[in-house]
Parts: sequence; structure tokens; C-alpha cells
Amino acid sequence: MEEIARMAKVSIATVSRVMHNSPLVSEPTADRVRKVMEKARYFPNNTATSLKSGISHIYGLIIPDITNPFFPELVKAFESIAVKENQEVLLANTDFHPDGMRLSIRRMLTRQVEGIALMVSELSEETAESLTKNRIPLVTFDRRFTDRGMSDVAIDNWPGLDQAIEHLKHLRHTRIAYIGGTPGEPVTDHRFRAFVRALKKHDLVYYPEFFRAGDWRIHGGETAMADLLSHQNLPTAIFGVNDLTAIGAMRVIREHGYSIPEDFSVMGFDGIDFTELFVPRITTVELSRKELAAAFFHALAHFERSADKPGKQYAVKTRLVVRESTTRVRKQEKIRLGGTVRLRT
Amino acid sequence: MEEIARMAKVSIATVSRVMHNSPLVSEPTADRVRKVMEKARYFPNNTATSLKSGISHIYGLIIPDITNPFFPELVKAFESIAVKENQEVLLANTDFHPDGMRLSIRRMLTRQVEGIALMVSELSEETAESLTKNRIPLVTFDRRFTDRGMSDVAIDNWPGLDQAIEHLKHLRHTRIAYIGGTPGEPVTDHRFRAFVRALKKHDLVYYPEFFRAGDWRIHGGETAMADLLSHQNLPTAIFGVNDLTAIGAMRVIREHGYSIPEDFSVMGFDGIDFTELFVPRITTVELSRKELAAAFFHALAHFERSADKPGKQYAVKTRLVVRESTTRVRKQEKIRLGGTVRLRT
DNA sequence: GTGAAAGCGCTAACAA
DNA sequence: TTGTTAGCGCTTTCAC
Repeated sequence: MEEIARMAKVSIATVSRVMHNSPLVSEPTADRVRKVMEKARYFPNNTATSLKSGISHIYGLIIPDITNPFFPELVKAFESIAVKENQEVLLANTDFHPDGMRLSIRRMLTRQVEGIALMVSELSEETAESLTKNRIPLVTFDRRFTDRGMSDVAIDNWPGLDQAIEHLKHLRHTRIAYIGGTPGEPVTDHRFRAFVRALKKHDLVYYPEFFRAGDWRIHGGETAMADLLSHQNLPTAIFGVNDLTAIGAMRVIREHGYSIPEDFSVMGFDGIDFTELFVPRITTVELSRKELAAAFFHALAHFERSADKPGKQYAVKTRLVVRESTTRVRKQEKIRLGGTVRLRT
Repeated sequence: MEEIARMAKVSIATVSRVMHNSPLVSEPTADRVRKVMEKARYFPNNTATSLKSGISHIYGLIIPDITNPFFPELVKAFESIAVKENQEVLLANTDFHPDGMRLSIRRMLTRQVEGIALMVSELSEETAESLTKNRIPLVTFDRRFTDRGMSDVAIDNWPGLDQAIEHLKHLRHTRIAYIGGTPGEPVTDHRFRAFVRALKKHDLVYYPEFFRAGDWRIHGGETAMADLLSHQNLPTAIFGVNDLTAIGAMRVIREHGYSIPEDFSVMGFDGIDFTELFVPRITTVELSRKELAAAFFHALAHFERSADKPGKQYAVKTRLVVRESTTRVRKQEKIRLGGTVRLRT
């Protein structure tokens, strides 16, 4: 900058003003300065700017698993809003590890972010305290709890699950398995409770023997499904806590020689783009990445660099997208064939 | 920091020393300081640190499309190396837009990154100049050109494509279509040339009428395949420039009532995790994300904050992964059925 | 309209 | 072993 000032024969203060389009500087001078900046390929040093002003223009975005396509789609949506609002995004991936989480938070704090969108539902006391002590606004994911400097974006599982169960009931399913997320997390619990509530509303029975825990990943869906299939008593439909879980389940179902949707109807949750590309295309409860990203962004913007305001509760709706992985249940007659359970219609 | 110093009754210099584990400070003092830092949830202000030291510990990583699962996998691999080496990663997504590119570079420069891994093969003169003028090392993607402060990581398409064509030939395919990437980019060209060269090596004919341009995305694969299918003269196998292209092609093939691999063998390139989950599982040429990430990282590390060194050329190998989307060609007898081309064996 | 200068939080050279 | 201080690149107040 000093160099620019010298080359344009003005003071650094003027250069600074030109960069900020201050009206205080005369057009000819401004033009001259701009030309020099252009020629020298000058770029302001953001580090210095934010040190001086105390404003970093960065929001932190913490996600659990960049390998789940739901998140890249979400990141993209979040970033595109951020760009419009002249904010930057510092992305961190925890990989479901508490350590990853701790490191992510540390990065965010050392980089002086102006707020954190935490798309992981776990939050330790320690972490929360680091944030409040450093006065960093936080927006949590489906914890349904707000506080000073702390908002929350909840997922309204209800409409989607209500429609989903109605859809399955309409297809004559009564024995519906549920493969959940990592046990103990709020998101896992809320979704599961919505599932049970929807069953009840539609006069369907919840069978605990058809419940399995998963891990939000393909692997969890596979393990759970394999276990489900190892029993005599089989469900007719499987509901995965997210699309990856459903995809894992589908794979195992097929490896066992069954077909989808003829032998088992399967549905997922999230509505990632890939659900449209599988064969059969997967029925799923869609959670809009755009809406979710927008909710998080607005929740952060609400604080406008002050962690003093009380937080707000936001919610994002879900809705059923019916495709071909669910179909009408058929009379099942189980027979044992060489040790493998097979279905015949 | 001042506060910490006051609370621990030492000078800020001592606090700084404690943070850096300087041996110059006595254990009792250090301990006291550490306790205070802990209690106050103090985090160093990275902005100030890097302003002072001129070292940001950030590498920029620019990718074209975060929605292509290849990239999240790559990002993850790159980040995990970075974490070990105490570097951070600033991620930018260009969305295939020159504007996105310009903005990304600008972000990188203002954030004082110590090097840029550019996983997009386009690079304008202007951009390159901004970088050299600001003395930022750059590692490009398959441009096969190096310079001062500029290395390159090439994709060695050859082994994978050689094996791929050998595989198809072995399955009796002779009419092989190729759906490429965005025309005019080095990566697009290199891969295509390796394809033609492999055909030649295996005494197969290259039919220009079976070539279509794509855009590295599902959409491009769809459009190209639809066009391919609208002609009388059909190929027996389709090679997609990447997995997404192949997936798009597969979808269109099926929408036209054909099956895979019975009617058309399809193969992709990249080896994204999803190729394993589709039915049929997709045969593909694998390009290891880990190796690619490692090559980029080492290429950057080689410069160690000085853009003066001459660049180096790196290369990452590819290899064929045979799965079920390719099979032996069958005698095809084409018949027209209600306007749609159908194949019968 | 423009310039001089203080200071953001930190590091490191020097002093004590 | 610890403290003092200059200065990193920028913004902004105040003076001209």
C-alpha cells in the first residue's frame, strides 16, 4: 500500500480512502490511484484490515461429514448467500470426532470469526463456554434451545414424516423398520420421535424389534440392515434416518438377493441429488439445503457482531418426495433357501 | 493477551513465550500463565500473529464443483495432510465460472495464502500475473507446464486408459463412444488424447461420430448420450470423461428403455465412492484422491513460502477398476419400435 | 481534499 | 529469566 501511495504520489490514507470509495477524495486523484493499483496487481491485506477494524467478515461453518453429499450442497448454498452479503466462510469438517470438533472451534476462534454455524448437533459445555467467553454468536442445529448469543435452527421433521407414514400406510405397509442416526444426539432423537408420533397418528404400531441405530453414513445403514435381515421376522418397509443410511440398507438388501421395491420398500431423508439417480429412484423426505442455509445465515446475521442479543428459534420444513423405491406391499411368503431368507410373491 | 498478562502478573512477552513453549521461561511462571489462559478461554488472535510474522499458514485450494463427490473426497484428503503439517486450508469453489475464479483468487490474495492449489485447469494470463507479482506459489492441475514459483500435478491418464481399452476390447467392443469434458481445457484434451492413443495401441478405430463434448457434470453426460442415441448408428460402449458424465449417460440410456450393461457397457473415470453403490456397480478408471491431494500438498510444501524456486512437474497414476457396468458385447439387432430405438439380443 | 499519526494484537530483538 | 519496545498493513481521527 505504501508502494502504491508512493507511485501515485499520495499518502497511504488517500489510498485507503480510494479503496473504500470514500467521497472525500477527488475524482482525478482517485483515478490515478486506481490505475496504479491495477498496474501493480495490488490486493489489500485482509489480515491487517481485520486486525485494525476488528471486523473479519468471516462466518465459520462446521459440518460433520463433507463426504455426505448433503453437506457440499449445503455449503454451496451457504456460500452463495455469504458472497452476496460480502461475508466469507471458513469451513471445518469434524468427521464426527470430538477432536475434530475441538480443533474446528479453535480455528474459528483464532481466525476471529463473527459467528459460527454449527451443523453438528453435539455441543460440549466446554465448547459453548469458549464461545460465550469470546463473545462469538453461535447458531446450533436442531438443539431447540436458545440463549444469549445463541440461536437454533430446528428441522421440522413433522410434515415430512407425517406424509411419509401416510404414504407407506397407503401402500399397505404396517411393519416399518427405522434405521436411526448416532444414538444420543438431538437430531437423531427428534427425527425418531417424529417417526413414532407419525406412526401413532396413522394408527400404525411401532415395533421396537424393527428399530436399529445407525451412524448417518452408508456403513451404518449396511450394518443395521444386515442385522434386520438376519431375523425371521422381517419388516416390509425401511425408513432411513438419512439418504446415506437408506442407500446402505438398499445395498445390503440387494446383496441378500432381494429386490427393491418389490421385496422391501425403502425411503430416506434429506433429498440429496443422488437419490434421483439411483435405480430405483429413492423416495425421500426432502430437507431443502437452500432453506437450511438461508436460515443459518439469517440467524447469524441477526446478531450482527454482537453476542449480547437473545437468540431466536428458527425452523425449516420438510416434505415428502415420492419416487420408485417404495411400492405397495405384497403378500409375503417366506421360505428358506440354502440358509438365505428369500421372499416369494 | 494483555489481560492474561495482567492476570498472571507477567509481561505480554512472557505470555507470548509460553504460547510458543519457549524454553526461556521458567516452569512455575509458565504453568501459572497456562492456567490463566485456560480459565479465561483465551485463544490467540491469528490475524495479529500472521500480520506480524508475515506467515499465514494457509494454503488456498480452488476447486470447480463442490457438488461433484470427487472434490469433497479430495478436499478431505488435502485437509487431513494439512492438519498434520500445521497448515490451514482456505477453500474456494468456482462453479466453473471465470467470475468465481477471479473472486476466489482475490480471496486467496487478500488472505495472504502461502500457496494455491488450483484444481481447475483453466488459468488466465491475468490471474497468473496477479500471483507472480504477489509472489504466491501456484500448483496447477494437469497443465504440464512449470515455471518459477509454479509447479504442476499432471494426471497420468495412460495406464488407466490403456487398461480400460484393453478391457473393452477383450469384451469384444469395437464401437466405443467418448463423452468428454468442457472443450478447450487441458484436462479435457489430455484425457481424450490418451483415449485415442489407447484405441490405436489396441488396433481399434476411433469413430469421430461417437465423440461428444460434455461438461464434467451429470447434465453434460445426459445431453451427450441423448444425442448419441438419436442416431441410427449406435456404439456398444460409452466412456465418460468422469464418473458424473457416465452416471448421466446411464440415466439417459435407461430412460430410453435400454439396460446396462446388456445393451451398452458404460465406464467412467475418477472412481468416486458412489460408483460402487450404483446398480450395476460402475467400472471406472480410478484416480486416487489421496495421491492427488498428497501431490498437491507436497508441490506446495516444496516452495516453503518462496515463489522464487523453479517449479516441478508431478504426476499421479490412474488404474482400472472393473465392475459390472461393462460386459461382453452381444450381437445387436436394431429394430424400430414406436419411434424408439430398441435393442434385442 | 489530503496528510500525519495512533493503534489493532502480536512477535522478536534487545535490554536488564 | 523476564520486560520493553518497535513495527507488521491498515483505518480513522484530527489537523491542515
